[in-house]
Amino acid sequence: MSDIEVLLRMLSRRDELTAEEMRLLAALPKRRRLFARGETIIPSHAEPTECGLLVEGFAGREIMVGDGGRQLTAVKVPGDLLDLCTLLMRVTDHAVVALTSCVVSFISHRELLLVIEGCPHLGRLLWLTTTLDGAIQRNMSVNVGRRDALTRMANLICDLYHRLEIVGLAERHAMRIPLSQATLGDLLGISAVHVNRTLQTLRRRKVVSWNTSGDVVIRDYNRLAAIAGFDPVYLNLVKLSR
Amino acid sequence: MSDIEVLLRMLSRRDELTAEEMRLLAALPKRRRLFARGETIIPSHAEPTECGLLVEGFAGREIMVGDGGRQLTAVKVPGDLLDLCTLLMRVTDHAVVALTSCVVSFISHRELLLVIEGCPHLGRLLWLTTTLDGAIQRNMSVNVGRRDALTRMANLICDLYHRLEIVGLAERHAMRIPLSQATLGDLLGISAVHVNRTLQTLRRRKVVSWNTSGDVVIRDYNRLAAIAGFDPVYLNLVKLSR
DNA sequence: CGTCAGATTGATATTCATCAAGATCGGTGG
DNA sequence: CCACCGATCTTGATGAATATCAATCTGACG
Repeated sequence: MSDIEVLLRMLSRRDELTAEEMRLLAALPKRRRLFARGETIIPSHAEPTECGLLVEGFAGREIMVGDGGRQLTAVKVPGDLLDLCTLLMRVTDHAVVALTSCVVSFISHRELLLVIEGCPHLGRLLWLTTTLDGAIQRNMSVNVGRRDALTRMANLICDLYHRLEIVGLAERHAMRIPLSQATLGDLLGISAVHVNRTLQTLRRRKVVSWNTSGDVVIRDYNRLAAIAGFDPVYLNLVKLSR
Repeated sequence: MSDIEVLLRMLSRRDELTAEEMRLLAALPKRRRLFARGETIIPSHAEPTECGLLVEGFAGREIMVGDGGRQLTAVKVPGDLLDLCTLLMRVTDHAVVALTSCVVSFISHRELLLVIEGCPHLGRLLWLTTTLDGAIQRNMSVNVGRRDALTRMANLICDLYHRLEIVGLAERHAMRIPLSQATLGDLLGISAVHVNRTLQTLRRRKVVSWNTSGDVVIRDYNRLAAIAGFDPVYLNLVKLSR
């Protein structure tokens, strides 16, 4: 898939894009780079001059907590802009790390701002992605807040399924999530051991199958969504009129 | 304090505002309304046509979780826009409720969009508030994710102190936070009983005093920030050049 | 075949929720 | 003025969810 293809899919699911707008986005100069799993894509407390579009792989927002542990506050999937916030906030408050090997396309802030100036509707669309990012983050907060491990896990699976489906990386309730159980623990705020036991429960109940190599199949979506208390409104899958 | 005064303070702490921009914001027609504690300011799954500016009081984003419990994913203080996200996302994914009695000024989306069209820099500034909101949300996620109750509480106190200070509602380490312990529990994802015990620990260690009527004094900021592992970068208190 | 990362399992420790019973306090009506 | 009331804060006791530690198992890969 081309660099821009995933972005266009992600955006056009939320709003109509004109041919001209697609052209403008496609014409943006991009610097493509590969990251190995574990590498830092964007460091914390930095002042980037470009923003990254995740093209392949999974990345995560990482904030270190006091005692050496880390908390991942978000998973990023292909089509997500990794640090659009730096376009407006000078200093990053978190790092973005590669959770699997990743392909990232960088677009300079300057170029991006020029395009927005020439096409305010694109600006609004990018603003919308910031809003969406906030909504996804909120869902994450709820998730780690007051729910038990099983609910958290179910919610994460629902969230990823819908987001991957948008960019064509999930279909018929199947997808690949090649994250280790330790990484899942960092995402859900639970220990790796408990992730393991939680997955076993989901398997035992025949709701989800998730093998060691990361192939995930949702065997009973309705039950999964019920366990998760999942409400997809936050994903804003209803198109906005212009 | 006038309706717009708190908003101007909040914004001008992050970027320069010209006299013209201030005039535009002040000239926006507003519909002022009072809410009693516990009332819903913006319902969930609604399609608002205006956005609320919190002028006085504390509000919270509320998402209900399965078993009747609620999770507050954010506290809003005077100067905060309560639901700017609805300007771009049609349907609200959460409710906003009054945690104390609140004064809210509503501004219609239409008027707001007109102003932005005429003054792109104001649009960027509002976009920045969306970004900022995301950063505050992220800090919240970290907070409820993997930290113990004491750390969560310390973090919330630091967060509120800085945000209240910006709008002139905190100074010399003193502020009023008239939230019940049950409400604090909903914010931190812990039970009300545990909130009580946590506050006692902070009092016993002479880090914070917090009496029943909501007067809070940070007696040892450095120790509090150390307990919290607090890093204020996310509040973006460094002004952006234009 | 050896190695290594990750998954799995069992045993124990900790944190926090829950339940239940006072204590405190501001307000309210007699 | 006083008795009462409801809401909130406080305290103690018990139990459940999850962390932590340690050991073993598995599969990929050189």
